[in-house]
Amino acid sequence: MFKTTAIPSRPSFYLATLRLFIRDDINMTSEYSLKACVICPNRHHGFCLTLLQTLDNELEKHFIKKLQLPAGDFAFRQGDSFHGFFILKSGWMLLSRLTEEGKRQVLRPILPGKIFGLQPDQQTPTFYSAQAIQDTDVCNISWTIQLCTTHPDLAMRLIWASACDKLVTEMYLTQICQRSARKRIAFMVLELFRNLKLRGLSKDNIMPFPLKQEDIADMLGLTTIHVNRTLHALKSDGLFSIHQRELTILDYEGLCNLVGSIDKYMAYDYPMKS
Amino acid sequence: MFKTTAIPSRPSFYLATLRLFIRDDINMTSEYSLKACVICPNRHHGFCLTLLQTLDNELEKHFIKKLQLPAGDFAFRQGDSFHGFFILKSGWMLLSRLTEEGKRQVLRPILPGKIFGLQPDQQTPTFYSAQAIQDTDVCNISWTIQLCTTHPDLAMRLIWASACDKLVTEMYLTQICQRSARKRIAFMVLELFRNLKLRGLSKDNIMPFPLKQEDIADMLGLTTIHVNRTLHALKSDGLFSIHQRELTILDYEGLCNLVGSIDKYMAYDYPMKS
DNA sequence: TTAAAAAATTAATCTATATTATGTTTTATT
DNA sequence: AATAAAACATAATATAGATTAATTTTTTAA
Repeated sequence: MFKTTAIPSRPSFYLATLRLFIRDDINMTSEYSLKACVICPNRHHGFCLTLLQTLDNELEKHFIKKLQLPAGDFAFRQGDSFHGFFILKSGWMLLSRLTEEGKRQVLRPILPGKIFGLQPDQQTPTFYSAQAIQDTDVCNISWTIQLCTTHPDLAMRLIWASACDKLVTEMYLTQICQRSARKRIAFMVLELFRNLKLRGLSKDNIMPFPLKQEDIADMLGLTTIHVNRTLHALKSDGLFSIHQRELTILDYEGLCNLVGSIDKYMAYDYPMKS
Repeated sequence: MFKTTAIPSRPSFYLATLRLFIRDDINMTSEYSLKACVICPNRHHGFCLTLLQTLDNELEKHFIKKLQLPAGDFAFRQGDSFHGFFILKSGWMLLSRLTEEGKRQVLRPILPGKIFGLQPDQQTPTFYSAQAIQDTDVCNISWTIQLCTTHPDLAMRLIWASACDKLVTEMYLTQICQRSARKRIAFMVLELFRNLKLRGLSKDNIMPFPLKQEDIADMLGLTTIHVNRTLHALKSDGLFSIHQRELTILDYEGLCNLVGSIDKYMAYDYPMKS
């Protein structure tokens, strides 16, 4: 059975059921339904921005479902099949894949407002799992070919959102191939910080940081032990501190120097002008 | 100035001009124009398949341009701005990014039939360069939001193609984070072999292999020296041999054992059923 | 046809990170 | 409050792959 409160450090995959907690109340009337997007904190960015601009009752009523996932639960598991995609409304999720050797590769954390799990059809099994590492709210979009015709703006935005995600992966790939543990971690912290700031989810130099050391290790191609050592070193050097799942940046300059000039690519959600 | 025949091992980026060799003859009449796709060897796979199915004169006349790039030339360089995307018709290209430290990260090789360089607008600069490592034929597609409405199948296919590319990157990321040089190279060889076979570009166990050892190193996060050593070991173990830019697989079983079960994800162009 | 440049090869040494092992602290459960 | 389980921390040792430094072979240009 699933654990719903504790997050298992090594998610077991024997149970591939898709457990979605559907909040029926939100879909009761179309007035209220529309309101959900109109008051959503993610409405200013990325796909959600375009969604809000082109939103109509029909779309929200039939193609958008709201779900709640408690920490530790999976939106889907590696190998599951479904159609469409998800948008994270609030909380953090982790995309990861279990390898045959039983190791876990964390592909990336998902922050509020981001799309994940895009599947083209009902047959194709997913390559990775999506697990909530906090209590989360999730929107499920049933994307159909029909929507390309009726909402071309959304289609364009989806194409672009997918390209942006690829870009992040390519950035991390580059960091992992070419840089030391110290620089990889510094990059990750700055990259997350910038994207949280963009969404108003960090105050001053403090950001939520629910990642375990093991998550960081599995994400950056390091061992937990080396992450621990390196985090300790970075803290000793006064670059940042971590307390109770919150990270405080103490030396932003220093972090930037470690990472190198942070170009516009880092906030990978930059607007699409068409 | 560009070198047009030799491939510079460290591409210089001071010249960011987009030099495209437009073959005017192909676009002279719409009959001939249509024929280009109808007789293209890539028409059976991926985006090109859908393109052929939904092709009309208007589309091919105004939105598709054919280009030729000699070995060593760039389709575009890191930082260039343009709109739309490319499809490689024949030859090999390499997507790579120069880092601030002057190192090169090869993101992936592009095989015939694959999409690359998708850009959402005229303003966004590209994250990486695309360089021909053989003489190539390239198609340039001017993708517009209008095409989403008129050709929704193409839009869906574009969304899916983008997702497939992301998947490949994620697979390589996983390999790089978790496996030895030996296994990384074995994976790369099998992955390329499978995709070439899919397109009928390998005969029996022989495949074209224009990658330099330096390319492999920059792609898999290794040094040229270590790639050389590891290639030597793999050849000594009778797994494959390389002669004159051709790779012969001598022990397919052995290669698969190194890489582990090769699931369907490996041929990342799998059909989209909608 | 030769000179020059690029690519491939080999060897010796070094180091960042992995492994193995164990202990401590925090968080969750009863 | 007691117990169990995660998560975090520290130290000693081992190693895959990096670095440095040549040399040889192949390819390209003149």
